[in-house]
Amino acid sequence: MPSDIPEKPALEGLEAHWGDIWEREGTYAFDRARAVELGKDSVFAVDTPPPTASGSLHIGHVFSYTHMDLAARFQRANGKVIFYPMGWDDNGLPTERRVQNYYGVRCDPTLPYDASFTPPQEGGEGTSGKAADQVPISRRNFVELCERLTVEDEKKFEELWRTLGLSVDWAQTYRTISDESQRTAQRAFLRNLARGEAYQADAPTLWDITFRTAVAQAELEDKEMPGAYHRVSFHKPDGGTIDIETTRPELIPACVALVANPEDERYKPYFGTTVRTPLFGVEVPVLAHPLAQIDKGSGIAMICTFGDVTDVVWWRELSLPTRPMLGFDGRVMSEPPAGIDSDEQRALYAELAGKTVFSAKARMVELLTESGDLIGEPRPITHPVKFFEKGDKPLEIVTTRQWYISNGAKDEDLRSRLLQRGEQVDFHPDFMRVRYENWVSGLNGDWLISRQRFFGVPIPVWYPLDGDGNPVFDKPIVPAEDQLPVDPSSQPAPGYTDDQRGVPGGFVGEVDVMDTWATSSLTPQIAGKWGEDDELWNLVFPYSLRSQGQDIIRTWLFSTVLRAELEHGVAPWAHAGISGFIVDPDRKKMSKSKGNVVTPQGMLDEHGSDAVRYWAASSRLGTDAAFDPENPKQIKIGRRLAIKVLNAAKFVYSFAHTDGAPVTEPLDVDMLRRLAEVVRVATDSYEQFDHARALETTEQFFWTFTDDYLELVKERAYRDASPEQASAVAALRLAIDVFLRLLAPVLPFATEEVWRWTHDGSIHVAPWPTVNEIPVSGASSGLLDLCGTALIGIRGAKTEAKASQKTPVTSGTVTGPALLAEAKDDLAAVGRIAELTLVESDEVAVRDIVLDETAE
RNA sequence: GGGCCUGUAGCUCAGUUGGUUAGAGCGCCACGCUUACACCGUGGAUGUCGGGGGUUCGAGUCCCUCCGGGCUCACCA
Repeated sequence: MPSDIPEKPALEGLEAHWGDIWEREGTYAFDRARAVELGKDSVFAVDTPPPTASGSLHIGHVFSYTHMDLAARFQRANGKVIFYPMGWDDNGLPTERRVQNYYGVRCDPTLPYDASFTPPQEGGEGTSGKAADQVPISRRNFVELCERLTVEDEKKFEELWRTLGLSVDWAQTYRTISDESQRTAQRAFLRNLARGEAYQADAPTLWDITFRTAVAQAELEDKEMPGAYHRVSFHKPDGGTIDIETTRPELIPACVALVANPEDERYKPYFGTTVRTPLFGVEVPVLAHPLAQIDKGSGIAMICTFGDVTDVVWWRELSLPTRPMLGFDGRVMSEPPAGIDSDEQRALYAELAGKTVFSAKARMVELLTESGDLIGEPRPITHPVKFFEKGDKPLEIVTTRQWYISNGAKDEDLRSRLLQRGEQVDFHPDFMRVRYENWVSGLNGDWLISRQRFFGVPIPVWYPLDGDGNPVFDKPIVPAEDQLPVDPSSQPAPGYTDDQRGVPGGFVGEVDVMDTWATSSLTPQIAGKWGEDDELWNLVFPYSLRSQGQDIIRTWLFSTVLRAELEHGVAPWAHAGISGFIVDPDRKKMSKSKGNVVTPQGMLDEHGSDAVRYWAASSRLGTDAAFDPENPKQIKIGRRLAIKVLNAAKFVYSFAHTDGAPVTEPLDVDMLRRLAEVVRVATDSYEQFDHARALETTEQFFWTFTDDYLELVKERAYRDASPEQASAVAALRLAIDVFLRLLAPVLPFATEEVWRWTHDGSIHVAPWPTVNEIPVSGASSGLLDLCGTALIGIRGAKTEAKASQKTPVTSGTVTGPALLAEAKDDLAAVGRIAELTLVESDEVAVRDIVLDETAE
């Protein structure tokens, strides 16, 4: 039953009130039976980004999730069956780090499980984060804490999304660490493996020494770091020297060659000869390679294994040996690399062993200075250095065995297929496709998916051990798909028993887990229950819409396209809606490290969800939005609009109305014609994912409706029953009905509140308004606009006289086109003009206004 | 250095296929508690459309060039 119209409508409390009712009524539930009946074309499936559970949601999330919700709500109103799940990305490094800080613990996989373990602290966000202050615990204890904390975090996230009014079906929630997700991720991996798309390689790998894990190209970030050029002498056999410049003199023991440009006349004579490294006297060749830049440093560089990614290229293309000297912890290894053999050299190396890169460099500079091999003073510079985006120490490059998935970097056929899939996706805005294409075109290595971490989806393989107890990596043992998910570090390999673990002739389990993106790239498959529920899967895949921020095109968007191409050979969605990001008043991107992040809960509490949604909806896809938490202008405007909707509707519903009364008065007809045009534009805009234009058009006419039309006709609407009175009220009520539905995606709470005053069901399952339900046709006569202009004149005259707008007018004249006569009575009424004279003219003007001074 | 986006009123932004005097909201100034709304209403002022050049009868809109801002990739000896 429709509810009573409150005395004083307010926004406060609407979120909780209607949120509960929507949940109870299943307003947003995926109607599977209907989808089955109507077929896949009736389904609008949204592939939603799972936010990092252990991170915090910020205002930028609200921004892009609202954009996604607007599209879903529009499609729902248009009769689509909406599949709108929500997921949480809870596996991975961010969770581990948060658990470490929150509980003051650290995972040490060598420790046994302690069933009675209680963490030393809870909620200690302010701790040092230093390993020394953390209690080492077993992997199983650690994973338990991860589970515990993410469940808590996810509850808070869901609360926030519900408050914001996302029309998600909360029965479709998924977690990337759940058994189902693990099964999906492992199944997809095994199929990649079977097709040869997943493989292992023992190769130089970008390595984070803090987290002690490999990282992928997509996770790199450059940071400007101070450094210094050191000019160092290498010794020619004839006693002369060749001077190189390096920022990493500590890597001299790892030097395998010098390299200069083949065109460089200065070094041409030395190509093919050898020199000896300073201090250690290791003999290394002088080689030519086009990547060496003539004008950089001294034009000749030392190649170490490995100082940077260029070293890797040289090492590979020049077939050089490996002389590693840094361990997984970023410290100089105790055993010197090959070539450092004599006691003297080894003693020198021992001075560096165990030191961090920083300390080793300092000691090396002292040693080089003593030996006279350092020419002049080091010259300080700042230069970009590669970091793991979540790390705070520069990456090192170490050689390790890792798992990769081919991504087109080394396979032109795959690369062109991925580009083709990109063309098949409708990007909104369209230019965002270029970012995808740039990324695909610029890939220079396959996707490294193994991580030496603990809280993630295990890579589902084991390795047999040979007679000496060495793993046979190229003969991995894989589980059957119906055994998934598996944890090779705690379960025996198929065909083996637990006591064969680690013994010659037995097996070992892979200990690595997958990169988070290797799971979240499968969100369509996880939410659509690929391989588990064929009926559902066929209804939702490929999805209709992927909605996300522009910052994760290279990671999430790309990896999703890749997995869909490898497994299904299609683009995973028809549309990709890309939201811009939020910048602070100084136009700086909001990010945690800059400390300018705004948490959304306070904004929602203070201004109301509709207001915050209005702010998000008023920005087009792909454009960045400025946001000043101290003065959230757009939010305040949205709040004003929502309040206006409540009040205007309440006012309209206060007039006596006759059911089925026809709209006959020219002004009423003209308002409805204008409204029909608004419906046309708004619908067209939403269809093109241009919610901002739909909102702007609707909002603008809504204000004309309340400020001009409603003012013009309210006197008539108050009168006793008559065809003119009934016409006004019929037009008013019809307009409100249409406005509410046009605004419902943006203001789901205020519009629902009003809708239920006169309707039984939810506005959010009501059909989208069409021009067919507006009982007038033809283009606007312009009458409403003319009246609006005349109104401004009348009001201006009163303002000029410093009189109240209600001051009666004895007489006045309005000039304008003859059409104005059709609204003469309304004009006279709104201006309280006793004697109104109309004079025909091209220009609308108001003159000779005589105020009734006796009316005090 | 490459690619993409962007520069319109003090602020945030609209400006459709080039077409009269360039728009909105906020803010500002003035006025008004007008039988829905003071979480309000009414009126008003405000711009070399980043600079320069070109195409055109006509350019905020198209082309070239320069300058500024942002994102991104690359470079990293």
